[in-house]
Amino acid sequence: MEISKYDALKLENQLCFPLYAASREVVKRYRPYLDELDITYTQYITMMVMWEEKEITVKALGEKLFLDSGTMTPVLKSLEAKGYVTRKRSTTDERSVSVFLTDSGEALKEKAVDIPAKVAGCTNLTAEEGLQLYKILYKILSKEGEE
Amino acid sequence: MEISKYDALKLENQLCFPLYAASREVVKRYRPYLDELDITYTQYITMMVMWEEKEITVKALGEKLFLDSGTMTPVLKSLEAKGYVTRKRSTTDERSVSVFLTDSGEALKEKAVDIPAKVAGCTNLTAEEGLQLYKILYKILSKEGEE
DNA sequence: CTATAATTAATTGAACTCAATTAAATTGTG
DNA sequence: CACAATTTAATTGAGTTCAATTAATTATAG
Repeated sequence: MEISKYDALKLENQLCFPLYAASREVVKRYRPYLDELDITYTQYITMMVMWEEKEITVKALGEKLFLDSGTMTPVLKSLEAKGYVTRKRSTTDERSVSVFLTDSGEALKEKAVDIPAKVAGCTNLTAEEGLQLYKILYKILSKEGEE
Repeated sequence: MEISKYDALKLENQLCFPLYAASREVVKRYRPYLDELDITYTQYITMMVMWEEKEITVKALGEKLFLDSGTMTPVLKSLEAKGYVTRKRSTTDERSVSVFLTDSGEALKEKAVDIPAKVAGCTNLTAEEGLQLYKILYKILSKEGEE
């Protein structure tokens, strides 16, 4: 086995690449179930926040999802067109826009409730591996956010 | 702490979401360095394969990167426009297209060689965490591929 | 050998992602 | 107060991602 200064450029020595590839593969797993609800993965995680918060600003939503307004605005417009949320500019601070869960959006929760079990935690991992992964990913996210 | 049948729909209970978010955050880390080379992350990992293989079919390249021709074709056209690869339809099997590394593409390797160190393994993880993550991600990828 | 099936890239269209910019509103400071 | 700096969403444009389709070629079955 020869050693080269280029070893660090080999695909098999990357940590970012399998992260990127696994993310896409796992998101793909959701598609058949999300298709039944006629929403995308990004819309799904947005609805997850809405199911918990009922009302939230675009900024706070974006911070939770690590997405900026360039992504959130079209996603929220799409969810609004489907009737699951409404958007209203705040009266106290007219720079900010609040998003509200509608009754229809609340009802969608019932249709989504089985999705996590169906996707089976996304993976073929053991409980321990799942927990390890969870902790490591949030460690990465905490670091990334802090700069 | 109350328990609800909707707990599985909470963002904090997802494994897929932090995977998706961490992937995007880490890819973002590469941008300042890749900007200097005027390539994107997808083009970068494509070049990683090219630096190793020198010549490879579009199909094999897509399998290594978990990307289909719908993604690979425009990426390869872009890399060809920059002069780093050429594409030629195979004479033995005219369905397949081979991609070749150019001298200019080989030279780009020299400019990229410091990127992995600069991104510092992508993260703030310990060596052990990095190894754990690596193994778990490839376990996910092996599972996804086999169906 | 011929018809059918499978393979390979490319194309198309919808949606996402992000950097950069813009516009409006608010906050901070002199 | 006035005005500069900051904050918040929205917009724009380039690039990615993927499902579905198409066209050309090759493999296979009868």
